[in-house]
Amino acid sequence: MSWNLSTDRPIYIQLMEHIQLLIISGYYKPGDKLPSVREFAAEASVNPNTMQKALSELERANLIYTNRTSGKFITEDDSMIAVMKQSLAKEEVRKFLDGMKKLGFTKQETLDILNHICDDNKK
Amino acid sequence: MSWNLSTDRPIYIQLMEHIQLLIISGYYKPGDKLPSVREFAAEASVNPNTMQKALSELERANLIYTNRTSGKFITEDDSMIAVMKQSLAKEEVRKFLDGMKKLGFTKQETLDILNHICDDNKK
Amino acid sequence: MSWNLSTDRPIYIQLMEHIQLLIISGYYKPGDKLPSVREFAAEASVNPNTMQKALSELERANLIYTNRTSGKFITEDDSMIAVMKQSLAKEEVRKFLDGMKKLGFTKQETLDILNHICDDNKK
Amino acid sequence: MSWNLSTDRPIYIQLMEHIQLLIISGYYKPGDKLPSVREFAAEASVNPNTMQKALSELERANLIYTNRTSGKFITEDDSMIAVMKQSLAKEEVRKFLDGMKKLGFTKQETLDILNHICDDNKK
DNA sequence: GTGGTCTAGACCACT
DNA sequence: GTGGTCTAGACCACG
Repeated sequence: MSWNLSTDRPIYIQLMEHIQLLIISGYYKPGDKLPSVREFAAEASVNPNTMQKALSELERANLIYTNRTSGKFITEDDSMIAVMKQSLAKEEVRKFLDGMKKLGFTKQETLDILNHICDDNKK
Repeated sequence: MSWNLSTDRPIYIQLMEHIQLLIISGYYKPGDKLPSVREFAAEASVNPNTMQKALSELERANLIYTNRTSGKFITEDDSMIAVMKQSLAKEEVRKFLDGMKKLGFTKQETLDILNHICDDNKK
Repeated sequence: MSWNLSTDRPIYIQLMEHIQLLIISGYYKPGDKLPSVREFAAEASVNPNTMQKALSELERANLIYTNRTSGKFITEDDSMIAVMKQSLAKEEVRKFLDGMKKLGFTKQETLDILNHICDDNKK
Repeated sequence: MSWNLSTDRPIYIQLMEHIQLLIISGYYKPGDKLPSVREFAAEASVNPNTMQKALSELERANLIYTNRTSGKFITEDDSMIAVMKQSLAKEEVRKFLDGMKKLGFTKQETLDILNHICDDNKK
């Protein structure tokens, strides 16, 4: 699990995004305990306060919850996770179609290209 | 036409990318004359030297050519442009599939989502 | 009957207030016998000495009296209790009006709001 | 303007509440510029980071907004402020009625007491 | 050991 | 000068 933090955007944002991915992709399952803030921070080579801020934001988004004395956990509400996953996927698609449009491809052409690629892989 | 230059990457790279888009998307057609370096630089609020560097790079890639007396022109070899377009599209697709994979979607699922969206739009 | 003691103020003060409430609200009636200090302390999960101090204070305020052989009793002078009740109510009102004033409400406006609420409840 | 911070609750929460009061009571009007974070922090004898956290929370609640280079301002949406004022007033009323109920007063009795007080003041 | 809060001091980008 | 972010290091409450 590499964190790949770049300096040109707030680190806590990048931490959030990275942990979101870990949750959404299923690396952490609903109800799982997260590493402690300090551990997590050490793992990402980041100050505990920064990690704390990232996790607070995720808590505000209801992706994780805190049991004050025993740690932080992934939400057990998997619909919450599904919603977030959909939302991120939508954003990914939007960016993609936008990029292709700038290149001069219509939605249909973009779709054809993608279908073509997948057909190739099947062979 | 907004240039939207950010400070966190070399300016001339961003200029290149932007002009590439203008060519590939058809804003500039094969054989079209480009604005003068000075003009172009002014338009992008950029030092002429920087613009010059960007255009030189594009020339090295055979996307534009210089006629010493009359200025710079888009290549007339549209296959050159098509190749570049394919290459950028491929990159765009790669990034997209990669992003979706990180979210936990298989290629097939990603394809289904995209097809679904396009079906929606047809309605 | 939960005691809800917090650690940030002297325990015996909190005990006093709580017992005052029990008396004033009529949970204990004039002349009622109180539980023994030991019992009372156990009930509140508190050191008997602390409870003893609380009860002594209440005795000084003439809310309870001690019959050396048979225990502690609520005062039979219900005017005493009424006075205390008035005094606490006054404090409650003062705090309320003060809070509303800080929010920018005049006394009249505060009164209107309260009347309005009670009218709602009657419906 | 005294800040009266106590140590038994998070300072940033108390700062929030205090500034809320300044806004709701009309000390700061919609559109007013707030002191800079550092100034405000000095005024409250608090670390700038702590003040920053308090102000961030108020921004999240849409009571203030930030103009990155020129400072922080009270929202111009006075309905936002009105909503907050109602909400705080409601809480104040709830606490008051609750306290009076614990003292053994019914809502009607509480109301009568309050009306009585105001009549006194009119004399 | 857990999370939460606070301070002190620094650096950055923007204008 | 503005706000925003980050680090280092500390203390607290809870169990």
